[in-house]
Amino acid sequence: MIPCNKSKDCPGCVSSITHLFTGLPVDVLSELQRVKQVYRFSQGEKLYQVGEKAKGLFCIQEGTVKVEALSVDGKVHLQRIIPRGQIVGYRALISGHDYLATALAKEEVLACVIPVTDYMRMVKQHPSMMLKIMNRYNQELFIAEKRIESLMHKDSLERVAETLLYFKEHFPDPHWTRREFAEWAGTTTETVIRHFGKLEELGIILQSRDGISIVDRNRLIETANIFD
Amino acid sequence: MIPCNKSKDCPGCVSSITHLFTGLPVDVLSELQRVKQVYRFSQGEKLYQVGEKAKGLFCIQEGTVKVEALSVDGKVHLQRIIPRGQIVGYRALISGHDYLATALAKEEVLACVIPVTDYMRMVKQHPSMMLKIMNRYNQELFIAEKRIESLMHKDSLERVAETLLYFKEHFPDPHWTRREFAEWAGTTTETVIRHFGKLEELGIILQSRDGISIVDRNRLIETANIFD
DNA sequence: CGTGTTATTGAAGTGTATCAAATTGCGTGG
DNA sequence: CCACGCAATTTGATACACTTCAATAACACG
Repeated sequence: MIPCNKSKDCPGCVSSITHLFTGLPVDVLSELQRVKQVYRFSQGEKLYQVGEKAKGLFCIQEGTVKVEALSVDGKVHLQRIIPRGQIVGYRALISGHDYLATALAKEEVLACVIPVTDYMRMVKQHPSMMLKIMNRYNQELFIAEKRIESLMHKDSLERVAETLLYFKEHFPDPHWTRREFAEWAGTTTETVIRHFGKLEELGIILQSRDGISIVDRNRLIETANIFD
Repeated sequence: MIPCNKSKDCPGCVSSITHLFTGLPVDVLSELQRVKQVYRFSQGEKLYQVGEKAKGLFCIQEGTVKVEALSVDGKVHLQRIIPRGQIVGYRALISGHDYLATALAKEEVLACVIPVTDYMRMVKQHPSMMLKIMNRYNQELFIAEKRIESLMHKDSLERVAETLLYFKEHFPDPHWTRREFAEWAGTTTETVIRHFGKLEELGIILQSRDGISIVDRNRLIETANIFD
C-alpha cells in the first residue's frame, strides 16, 4: 500500500464514484477532493483485515477487490467482489463495528480513501448519499439471498453454471481460478473442474488457457435453472 | 386482514416501533399517529406477496411474521423471521421494486401500516431514521452472510444446532415445526428429526410435546461450531 | 530451470436427500 | 364428545451427488 502522488489520478476519482456522490453541490465535491487520499495496492495486498477498526470508505479506481471471510476450520469463502468504480468498506463505517471480513486486491488496485470522520459528516449532511448507500445495501442483500436460495435448493452443477454467468456478466476482465469459482459457488475445485468439463462436452462453454467462453448462453441459463 | 378499530391498540404502536422512530420531534410522532392504519392478520394470512407493489411499512405489534421465498422447483425457504416490535417491508419501499418475497403471519398478527408516500417523506426529512434503517440492513446482511458461510462449510448437524440456538434466542415464543427448522437450516424435515434425536441421546437437548429445551447450552454451541 | 500454484483425473467413502409407510397429534365439524 | 381428516412426526431402506484424498500434469514466475 503506497500513497499515490500522481495528481492525474485524483481528478478521475470523483467521476468514477459518481453513482454515490452524484448530485452533490460543487463545494462538497471539492471538499471530498481535499480530504481523500489515493493509494496503490499490489496484487494480494489487503485493503483491510478482519478485526481492524474502520479506516474509511474505499473507492476502487482500478482493479478488482475480493472480500473474503474465514470460517472456523480455516476455509475461506468469497463474500463479495468489488469491481472498479464501486465502493467497499461502507458497512463497518455505518455500523461502527470492526471489519467482519478481509478485503484484498485481486489485481493491482488503485483506491481513494475517504477518512471515517469526513465520510460520516458528509453522509449525515446529504440524505441523497444515504439513499444511494441504502440502494447498495439492497443490492448486496439481494445477492446474498439469491446465494442462500441456491445453496439450499440447487445442486453443484446449477450453482457452478450460475457462478459462471454471474462472473462473466459482472467481472469479465480478471482471470478467475477454478478455486475462486468454487469459493463463490460453495463447492470444491475438483467439482468445478468436472462440471466445466461436462458443460464443455455439451457444447455450452469452451475452455482455453486464457479463460472460459460461453458458447450457448441460453442453455447455460437453463442448466443454472434461472428464470427471472 | 381486517382493520383494527380498537383505539387502545393504536397508541401502543408508536412505542413498540421506538427503535426506528425514537428521537423524532413530537409533531412527527403525531403525524405518524394520524397516517398509520392498524390491521389484524389471522394465522397463515399474507401481509404481502411476491410481485405486489409496495404497500407501506409494516410495524409488527403482536405475533410473528415469516418472510418466505419460493424457488423455481416450488420449494420454499425461510428468508427472514420478524418478531413483534420489528418492522418489515422496508426494502421494497427503499428500492421502489415490487416485493421479492412473501410475508405471512405465523400466528395471529397485529400490524401498523405506514403508507408509502408518508414513509418516504418522513425518511427523507429525518436522517436519523435513515441511519437506523441502515443499521437494520447491516443486521440483515450479517445474518445472511453467516447463513451463506454455514451452508458452504458446515454439515447439517452443525446447521441444525445453529438454527436451534438462533430460534431459541430470538424467537422463543412461537412453536416451530421440524419443517420450519429445516427451511431455515437448509436441509430436510427428516434430517432435522434425526439430528434432534441424536442431540437428545447426547443429553444436549430435551424434546417434549410442547417444544424443545436446551439442556447443555455449551455443548450445543460446540456442536454448532460457533466460536465468536 | 526449479518451485509453487493451478488444473486434471481417478478411486473410495459417506453424508443427506429421497421415497415410503406408519404413527401421532390436532383442529373441525357433525 | 367423538370421529374424521389433515398435518406433523417418526423410522427405515436405498441411492447417489459430492467431498475427500492422492497423484500427476501443465503452467507461471522469479
